[in-house]
Amino acid sequence: MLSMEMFPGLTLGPQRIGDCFYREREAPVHIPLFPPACEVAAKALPPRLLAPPPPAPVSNEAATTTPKDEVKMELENSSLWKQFSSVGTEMIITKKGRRMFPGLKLKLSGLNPSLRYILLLDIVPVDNSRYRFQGGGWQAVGAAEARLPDRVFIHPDSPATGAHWQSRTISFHYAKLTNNTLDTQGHIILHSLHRYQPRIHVIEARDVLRWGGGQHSFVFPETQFITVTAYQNSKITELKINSNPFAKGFREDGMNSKKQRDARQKRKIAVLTETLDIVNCDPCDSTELLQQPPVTGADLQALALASLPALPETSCGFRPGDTSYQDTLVPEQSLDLGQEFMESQMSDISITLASGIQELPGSEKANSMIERSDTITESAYTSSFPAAQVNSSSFPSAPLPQSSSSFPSHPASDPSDRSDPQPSIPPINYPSLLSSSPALSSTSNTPSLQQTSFTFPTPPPSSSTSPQPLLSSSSSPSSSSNNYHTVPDTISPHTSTDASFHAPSSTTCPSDLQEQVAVHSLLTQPGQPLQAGPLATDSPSDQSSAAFMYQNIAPTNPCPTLSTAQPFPSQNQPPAPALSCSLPMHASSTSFAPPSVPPQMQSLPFSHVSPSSAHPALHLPNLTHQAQAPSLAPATAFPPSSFPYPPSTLPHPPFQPSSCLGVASSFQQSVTPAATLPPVAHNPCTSSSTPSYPAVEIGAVPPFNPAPPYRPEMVRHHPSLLPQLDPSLPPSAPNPALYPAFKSYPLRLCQDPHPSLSIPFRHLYRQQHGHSLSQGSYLEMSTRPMF
DNA sequence: TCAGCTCACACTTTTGAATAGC
DNA sequence: AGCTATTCAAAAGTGTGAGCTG
Repeated sequence: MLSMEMFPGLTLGPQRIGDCFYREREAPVHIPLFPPACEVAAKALPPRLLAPPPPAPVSNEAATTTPKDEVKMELENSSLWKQFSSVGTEMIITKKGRRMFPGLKLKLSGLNPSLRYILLLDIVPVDNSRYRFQGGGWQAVGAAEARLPDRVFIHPDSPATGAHWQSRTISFHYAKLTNNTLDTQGHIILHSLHRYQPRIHVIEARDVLRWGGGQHSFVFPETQFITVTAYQNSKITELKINSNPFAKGFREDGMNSKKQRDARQKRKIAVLTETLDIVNCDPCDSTELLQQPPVTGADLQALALASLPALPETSCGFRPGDTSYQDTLVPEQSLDLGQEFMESQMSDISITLASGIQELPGSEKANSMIERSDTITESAYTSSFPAAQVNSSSFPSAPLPQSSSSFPSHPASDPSDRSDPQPSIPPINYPSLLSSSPALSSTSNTPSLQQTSFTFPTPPPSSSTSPQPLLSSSSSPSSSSNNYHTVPDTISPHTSTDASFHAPSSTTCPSDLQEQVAVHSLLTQPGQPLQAGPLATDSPSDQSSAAFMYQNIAPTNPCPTLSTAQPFPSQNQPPAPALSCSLPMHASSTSFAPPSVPPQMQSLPFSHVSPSSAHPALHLPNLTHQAQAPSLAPATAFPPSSFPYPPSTLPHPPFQPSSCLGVASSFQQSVTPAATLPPVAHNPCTSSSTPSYPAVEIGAVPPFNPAPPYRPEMVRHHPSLLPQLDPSLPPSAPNPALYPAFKSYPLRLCQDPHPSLSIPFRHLYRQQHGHSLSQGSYLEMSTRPMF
């Protein structure tokens, strides 16, 4: 896990402000969580300043290639996401940071159980537009604001073994979003009223310390959202309230519901009136009032309920047409009835909740809370948002292709998901990403696309099994367990064969710096706005919940300088669709013949991304694919989505092959024109988690337009660390002007989005102190491997 | 004037410490 | 003395709505 422990040196800095809280809890004995090299890496110069390491021999790596090639990711709460996306997902962002809801709950498979991996989350703009909620929908109203430094959220469990990641649901719910450009908490900084696409990156821990290590990146089109400071769409609000446990109070039966609030308001008014009366009354009367027994909450509630009918506010109606609301207005139903009353009034949600809880496996208790909410929403959605809304969803109604290849391991299908009639769901608004899905054949279909061999400058052949070159696609037959061989000798120091995590030797530091940067570069892609165009696909139906996986996305940033050198075309133009230098230039440019995005793609509406379609997660074997995406996937008709595609009046930036050393490698070979790509394979087993929307690896789909030099930051959660991580960075609050569009930014490590929680330390602390994990957000402490 | 943002508010959930019981 | 279960308080997460800002 990345944590303060990972960066011992940093912990000693006087600037550390926020870590005191954790330090107290830290285990007395230092438990190396990560190679000291990370610290160095964290302090590393901005990636753009680093020169790409010399390419390493690939031979050994190829031989040691593990099932990594077949890494698959599944969005467990896909149906929930799709419900939101069908309406047009909105995410609140605040200065202090706001969690995402729904959260990203993922299931990983295909990892080498003995190897350690780091999971990263970054959020990249989908396009270059700013949105406004008009006429019940989102409309692009102008150019996006200047890009902010991308930050990457590192899952608190990172690094953990493949067995660890595969044994539980992976949640990124601790990640927080903020619109504070000066944020020092390490939250992901986003612009309000912009559309974003979360991405998840799976990187071998050792890869972080290596240059050009392979990794897998996944994109779930249905997780696209528009950032807001206040909800614009009442449907979204309704969904959030019904789905998020923390908003339970705002439900009709909650104490913070409209009627309750109205009642409170009335009480306040009444109190004020009484006070005035008291003041005006004679002493005797006031005395009586003062002697009255204190009013209990129950009494107040009962009073409030009793008074509701008479309240004019009630008519204003939280939901005028809601019958349930009418029922609740019955004066006799005071809150004293509490449980009974609520049960009677409870919608399917409560029922679902109960059942969901029961169904929760003991091992899943850690995530019960979140999962529960998801479950609730999923099942409740139907009732709350019947066919009408569902139909309105942008999910394509076309039958979901089952990309079983991508997710063979999910036999059981979730009832809720099954209930989630993909077909019935209207085409979602997901723009380009989804649209591309058709082109994105399942890994099985387009193995080559899945993971084109990436001839990055690879690190010197390490003893460990090298992931590179990633030749195999997820569909590769090698996925058999047999492939998971634990070779202690070959495993890098960072990779533990067992759950225990051994601190890597500091000797790796020298190279680590660059390698750390490489990780950053991985994330660099994120910086680039996702453009629907490249991803456009023919059949939206195929895309919906599939994860688009692109491996080896950002192995390194070979040509940092170039990135900066490339001026952003124009403010109006989308962030450089061209492959940025930060991209694996190695693979790049030379192989990219068509610099420009196909016209049809450029015009691809955001809505085109159809979550409804069974759209496997986009699996991008590597960034190079993305670059090619434009040529690969013809932007075709996508079902209308709730996210209106921005009037792509913006000229599509011409594709700019990076001048950096591009190692086209096998990329071209692997890349198949979208037209020729086999249909996206859908996961036959619409498992409970991602049932209806089987994740599909989309090897060749380049959902994101490679923006130039823009690189994401990896930020550590501890604010105090940030300054140290990159002194070269402008104070935390870079003036927007300071961030020229798509300019490269220094690397930052973001560990815990929630400094106070200090997840990593919590684990240690609990382990040390024997505290039970009442509600492990992600994992069960009992089974969690120690690093 | 108004869209968008900030903040306080009330509620709920989560978390951790304290306490009681075995 | 050690462990487990329960209780309690504080912290944190939520949407709402008033007020502020440009």
